[in-house]
Amino acid sequence: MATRKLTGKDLRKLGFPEGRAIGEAMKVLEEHFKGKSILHKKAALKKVVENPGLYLKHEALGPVAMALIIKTEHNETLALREKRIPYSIYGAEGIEQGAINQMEIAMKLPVTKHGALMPDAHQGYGLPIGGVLATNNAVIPYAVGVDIGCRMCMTIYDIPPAFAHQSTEALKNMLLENTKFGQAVFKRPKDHEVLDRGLFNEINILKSLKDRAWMQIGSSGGGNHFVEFGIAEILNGDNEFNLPIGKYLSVLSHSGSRGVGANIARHYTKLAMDMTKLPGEAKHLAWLDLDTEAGQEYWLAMNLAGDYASACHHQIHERLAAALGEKPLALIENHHNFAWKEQDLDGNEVIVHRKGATPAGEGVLGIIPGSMTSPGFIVKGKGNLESINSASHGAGRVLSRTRAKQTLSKKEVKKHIKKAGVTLIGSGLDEAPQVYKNIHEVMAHQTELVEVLGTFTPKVVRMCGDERFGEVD
DNA sequence: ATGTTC
Repeated sequence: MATRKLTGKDLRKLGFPEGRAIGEAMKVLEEHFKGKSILHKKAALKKVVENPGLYLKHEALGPVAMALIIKTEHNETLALREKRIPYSIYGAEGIEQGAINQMEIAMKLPVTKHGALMPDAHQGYGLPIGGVLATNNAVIPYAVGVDIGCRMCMTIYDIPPAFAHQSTEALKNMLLENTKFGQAVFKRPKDHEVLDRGLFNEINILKSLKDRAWMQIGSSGGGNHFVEFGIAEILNGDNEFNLPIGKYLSVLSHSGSRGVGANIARHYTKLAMDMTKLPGEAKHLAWLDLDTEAGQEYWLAMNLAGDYASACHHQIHERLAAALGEKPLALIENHHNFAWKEQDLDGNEVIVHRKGATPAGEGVLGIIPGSMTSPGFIVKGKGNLESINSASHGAGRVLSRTRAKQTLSKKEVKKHIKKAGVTLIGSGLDEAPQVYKNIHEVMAHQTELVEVLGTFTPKVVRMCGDERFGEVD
């Protein structure tokens, strides 16, 4: 008997519209139609999609019928503002037109109050990466980003920089033994308080993600995620950690909320696009009103994903600190894909979305990475409201992943990395240092936004390699 | 970003 799973594509063929009904149908198939033939499943779903009204009270298919009906009643398209609200751009000459176009659309949303574009900005989905958007009582899942709570974390150790040069092999092994990328996960994941949160049992989408959260905790993802040893140089002795000016062996990590955040983002983006119909060019900027149940749920789930991302970083650093046999002198951490409740110039509460942007409120510490062959920066925010208390989250891409694979040569990239004195595990051409803007130029565009307290120079870097194809150990 | 199409 054919028992293959029905796909979203199959459901669309049956006449399912884009949106929540497809997800509901998938759930119902899992729960009530297990083992039934594909023909049987299709026939049942076809009847519902043709006449949802008859199935509203149906024990199994009721939720599907409900989603189909809500869908057809919420089709009113909201208009954008005629004129966009003005916003600030930092380093406009280095920002691609596509990112500026996206920001201009975001500034026309009826819920938008303020915006700013950071110097590392480039085109994304909905809001550009490097876009900051303050709204009135509305949260936009795609202005938070797919990797909710993605962040940087650095720990600084009382170990002289010479150790990195003398013990490169040892550091490489520490990364191999204590970090997991892509599909790979730890055999025995470490427990963490965040896994015990009641919320995992209170929101449907989170119930289905609890096992994944447990399995993936302490791991890093793919793409631009990394864990690296390097040298932090503290340039200012007047710092929060009482660290004397000097150089220290340090660990820097970049990663997010893994499958948990990705699935939360996907679920609520769809819900938002269902509930808030916007003209085509703005459709990905659909928001959830914070006074609705869906908005409240997303807010809670987003915060949980943020805490989960933080927990992953902390475990990464705990493992490496143990491998080094040291306790960190300092830990610096900041999100760059998230939304916060903050106050604007007029003292009103706004929802500030930072999609690939570093919080830079007055005195707020953060890390802005460069590339694996150029320094990152430890920064302190200046609280500039023109930028909505934000700064760039890195150098930003100049080459798309596709362009990078087309134009760069493996040999050339390897040579460049070797010449910089960097040891690399994993990575691909799409993450070569050459795909990033010059970080020094990017920093020069944001001197009004952040003060530089120190630098970080990568020495031994690990990124996702072949693990994305399924190696698990 | 992502068991990269629910």
